Amino acid sequence: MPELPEVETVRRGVEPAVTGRTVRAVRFTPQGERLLQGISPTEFSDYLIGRRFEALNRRGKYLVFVLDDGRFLIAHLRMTGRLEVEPTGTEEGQFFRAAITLDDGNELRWRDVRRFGTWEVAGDLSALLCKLGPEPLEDDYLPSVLSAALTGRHAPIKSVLLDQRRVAGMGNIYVDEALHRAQIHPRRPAGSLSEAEVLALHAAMREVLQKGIHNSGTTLRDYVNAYGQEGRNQEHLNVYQRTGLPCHRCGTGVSRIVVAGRGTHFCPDCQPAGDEAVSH
DNA sequence: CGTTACCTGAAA
DNA sequence: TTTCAGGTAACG
Repeated sequence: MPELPEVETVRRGVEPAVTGRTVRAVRFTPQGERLLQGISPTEFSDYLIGRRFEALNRRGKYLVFVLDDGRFLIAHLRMTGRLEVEPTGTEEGQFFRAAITLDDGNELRWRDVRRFGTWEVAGDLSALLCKLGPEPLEDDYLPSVLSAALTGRHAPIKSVLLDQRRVAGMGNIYVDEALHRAQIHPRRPAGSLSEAEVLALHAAMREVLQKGIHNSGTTLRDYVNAYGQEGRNQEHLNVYQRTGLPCHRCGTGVSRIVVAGRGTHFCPDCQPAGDEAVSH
């Protein structure tokens, strides 16, 4: 569900609610226990109670809570996770899995229909950092960084952009949107992009991500921000989940194919398949 | 590399 | 009933 813009929107909402707050209690529903990685619910609670949150950062699609002992709580929403700030004692609602009660009468509540989400405690971020590529919105993410990630690769450009080790934070929505904006067919071999196309793609990636954040994320079904509000970016999508509808650029019907095992939306006119892409 | 598994619910 | 879903790890 959440990609970089959604996770960043959640982070911005949750950060002021947790910074400086101390954990009073932790609880899991039976179904919620599976979100813990490598630690039992009891161990987790014993560890976290009494800890203070010092900051909330984001790396790729991960939320990184900085704790007052220098350790980190690393959370990932996967497909259907939600993280919301709500007053203790209010209705927990459907798909509630876990809560972290704070010392100000609020708690962090985790809801997750499909239960793919994860929580993990780490002493350092090395394991996380080594599986993630650069942040595409950082100032030092230059076109040359993208270019280096693409050169020599025969894999479809879409597969490379979805690979979190190449660039962190892009997912199915924003990859399709960026490729449409840059007018590049999703099956083009990554290494076949011209210098001009790499430049266009670099700009397009940053533009669609920034626009996503500006619109507080894309809500297709489950995603909401820290206070339960839906995003608005779904009103601004150009190809994603618009199969058969007219391309906002040229009016041609949007096509849907499968690339990297994911539903893929593109405009056959604006994003022509090169010879390489046609032949598998 | 692409495919499958992990889960559950909504929509076709 | 079948298909599809914003992600990622494990598999061949």
